[in-house]
Amino acid sequence: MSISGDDSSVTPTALACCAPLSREPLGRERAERIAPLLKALADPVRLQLLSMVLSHPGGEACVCDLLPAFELSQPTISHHLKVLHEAGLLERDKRGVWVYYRTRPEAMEALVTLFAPETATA
Amino acid sequence: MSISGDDSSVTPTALACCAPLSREPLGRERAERIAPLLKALADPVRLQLLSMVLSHPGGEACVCDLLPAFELSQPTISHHLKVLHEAGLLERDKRGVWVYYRTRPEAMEALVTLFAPETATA
DNA sequence: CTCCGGCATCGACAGGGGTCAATATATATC
DNA sequence: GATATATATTGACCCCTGTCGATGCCGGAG
Repeated sequence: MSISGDDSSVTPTALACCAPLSREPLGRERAERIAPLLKALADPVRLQLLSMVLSHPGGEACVCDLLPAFELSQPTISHHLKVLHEAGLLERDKRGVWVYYRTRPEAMEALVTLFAPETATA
Repeated sequence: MSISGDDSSVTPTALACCAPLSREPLGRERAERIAPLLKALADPVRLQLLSMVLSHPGGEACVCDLLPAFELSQPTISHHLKVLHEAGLLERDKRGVWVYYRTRPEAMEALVTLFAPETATA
């Protein structure tokens, strides 16, 4: 809250965050493009999956790395990975028998900039 | 396996973003606490609503301000606002006949830090 | 007190989502 | 080819969600 401490001079947007959200009302089209990204992440298992892929050595992980961390069936994990993939958040890379997943920087950046304090260059 | 094949100096986590996600695998409990926040935002209408509240003068807006922007019924908008409210993203403030909504800084910060490059002050 | 207007709640409907067991596909090994 | 392993797909289940019309609640005006 007391980030810069200038409470007296009126915070214009009530928060120094989320420039794309607080600068001006989000348009319908843009909202409809971004919502699916959030929807894909709006599940505990998928949040963990993305985090596991991100934090895994090399920034990638195969399903066999991810499966043991959950008490869920293999098809269920496969389903969640598919959701993340179709949302554009994960890339698939089949190497031999294994399938490696890696985050897509563009999609991650879309999320980051959504909640970023400032667009910097703007 | 190209794990140790860091050809260049290289980003250790493949991205300089989302420290809470890329530093270490997200725990189940934490994932289950954050997912509802994302779930509340994972809808185009609610994304727009939050953005409209954030960008509205004074950082707050009453339902009467928000309604005309959508071609949805008043109960539907009321429902979406309730979802955002129950997720902890919006505060309600009834003044006279009107109800004003305002973002909850804590919840917004939770989202910002999720995708922030560094936890910094945490 | 009565009436009107802003907003919430209710009940119902159609569609979507998470999960599983069963099965399919593909790759490597023998 | 036959077999074993790693993922993906299918089909079914139940619960959750976005939407609406109808109604209820509450504060202000006459």
